[in-house]
Amino acid sequence: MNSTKPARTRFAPSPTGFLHVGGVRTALFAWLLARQTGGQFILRIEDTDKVREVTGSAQHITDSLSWLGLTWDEGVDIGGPHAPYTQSQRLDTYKVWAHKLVEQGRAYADPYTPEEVQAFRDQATAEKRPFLFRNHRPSNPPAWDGTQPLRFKSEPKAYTWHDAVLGDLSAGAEAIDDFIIIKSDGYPTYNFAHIIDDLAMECTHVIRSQEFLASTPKYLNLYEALDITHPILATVPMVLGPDGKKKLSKRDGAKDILDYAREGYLPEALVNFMASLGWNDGTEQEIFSTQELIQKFSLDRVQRNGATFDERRLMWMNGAHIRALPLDTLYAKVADFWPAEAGTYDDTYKKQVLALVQERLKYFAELPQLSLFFFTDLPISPSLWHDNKQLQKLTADELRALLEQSRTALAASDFTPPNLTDTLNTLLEQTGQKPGTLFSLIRIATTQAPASPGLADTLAILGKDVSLRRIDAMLGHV
RNA sequence: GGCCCCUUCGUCUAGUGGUCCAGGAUAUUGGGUUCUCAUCCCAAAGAUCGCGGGUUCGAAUCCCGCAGGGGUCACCA
Repeated sequence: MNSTKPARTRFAPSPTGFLHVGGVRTALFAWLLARQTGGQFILRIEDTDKVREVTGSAQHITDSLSWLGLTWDEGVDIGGPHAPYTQSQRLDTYKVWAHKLVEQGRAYADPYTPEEVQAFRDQATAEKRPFLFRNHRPSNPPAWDGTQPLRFKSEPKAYTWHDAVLGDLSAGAEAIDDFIIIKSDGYPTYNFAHIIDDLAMECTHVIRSQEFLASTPKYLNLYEALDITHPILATVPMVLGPDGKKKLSKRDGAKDILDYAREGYLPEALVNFMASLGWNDGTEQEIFSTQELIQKFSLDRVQRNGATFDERRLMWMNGAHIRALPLDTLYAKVADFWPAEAGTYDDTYKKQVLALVQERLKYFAELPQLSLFFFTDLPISPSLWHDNKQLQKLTADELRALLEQSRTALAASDFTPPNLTDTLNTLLEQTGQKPGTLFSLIRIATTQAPASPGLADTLAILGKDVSLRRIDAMLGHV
C-alpha cells in the first residue's frame, strides 16, 4: 500500500525520568514508519544534560519500549554500525564538527557570563522585544579553549520548508539566532548533537513533537552551515492533558507507561490507543492490531492539532482487545493477576472462571474483584438481600422457604449448565416467582457478591458442594 | 511582546466545493437480551463546522481579516 524507500527513523529520549503516553506516541509513529518501509528504528539516548539526568531512567525507557513491543534495530543495549548510541560517549564526534565550524568562522566562543547574558535578556523583555543573542555578538571573541560555551554564528534569513505532517511552512529571519552548540562543561546541546547524530546514523526522517517547531529554522540554518541535506522533517501534534489545552505532563498525572503494564493493560491496546491519538486511516475502523497499524500508517494522515488524552477511551479499547483474545492466550497473560485465594485451584478451573470474566474485564487488575467468590466464600452480607428491590418484598420466613426449596431442587441437579437451566426453570414454575426474585436470591446466596456472571454458568463452575454449602450458610443468617 | 502552529459533538475523529440542516467511535441517558454486572442489539441526546467578511449557482471544505488556544524565544531536551 505504502511502498516507499526504507526509512531509518529514531527515537531519542533524554534519560530524565519515565516515559509517558505523550513521548511514546512520537516513538510509535517513528517505529511504525520504519517497520512499514522495511527500514530501521534506532534508539539513541540523549544524555547531554548531566544535571537533569536521573539514574536508572535509561533502563526504564528501554523497558517501556520493550514492553510495548517497539523493538529497535540499532541503539543502546544492542549497538549497531554507528555505535555508540549514547551521546555522552560521542563527545569526540561533536568536537570534530564544532572545530570545523570554528575554522569556517561559523562558531565562536561566548565570552559572557551567564549573568551578563541574562541581563541582555531582561533588557529585551523590559523593552518588549524578542531576545536575540546575535545583537550582542562580541566583536573580538576569544579563541575557543573549551571552557567557554561555543556558539553557532547564524546567518539570519527567511525559510520555507516542507513538513511531512504540517505541509509547507515558513518563518522569517527573526526566528534565526546564535545558539550554544557546546556547553562550557564540554557537552553538546541538543540543538547541535541531534543534527550531527542524525547525519552520522543516516536517519531519513526526524519525527518529533510540536514543541521543536519554533527552533526548526535555526536547525535549517545550521544544516546549511554544515553543508548537509536535512532529513525529512515531520512534526507530530502534542498529546494534551485532561484540560485539553496544555501538553500532557507528569504534573497533570500523566502515568509512567509501565504503570499500564502493572495495571494489566495490553501493550497492543495501548499502541492502538496512542496511534488513534492523532492518526486514523480514514475509515470507520477503531480497533487495529499492531500489524494493521504497520500496514496502514502514514505521516500524511497524522492530525495537525493536539489530541486530549482520555483514559476512559483507553479503557474501552483495552476491553475490546481483551475480548478479542483467544481464551488460552488471555489465560497466559493474566497469570500474575489472580487473587491470592486462587492459588490452589487448577488451570482448568481458573480457565473456566476466566471465560466468564473475560467480557467484563477492562484491565487485568480488575480480575480479583470480578472473580474472588469463585475461589473463596465471601462473608455473608445481609445488605445484599435487604437492599434488593425484589427481595425486600418478602418476609424472612418466605425468604427461608424459597431458599430451602431451591436447595432441594439444586441438590437433585447434576450441575451441568443445561441441567441447571432446566432445574432453575422448573423451580421458577414451582415457586411461582419471577426470575428477578428467585434468581437474585440464589445468586446472592451462592456468591455474596453484588455482581456476577450469569446464574447457571456461575453455579456450574462453583459446583454442587460449594453452592449448597453457601445456601446453608445464608440460611443461618436470614 | 516577536515568531510559529492549531481551531468539526464532552472526548478521539470522518470530511479536500454539491451525495453534510455534518458521519462513526467513546462517554452519557433510556430500552431489550429469564436476576445482578458486563457483552451484544436498539434508541435518544449531543457540533449554529471559533467569529466576521468575501469568491461561487452552491463552502466545514477556497481567499482575506479577526479572535481564542497552544508552542517557542535556556550553557533543557
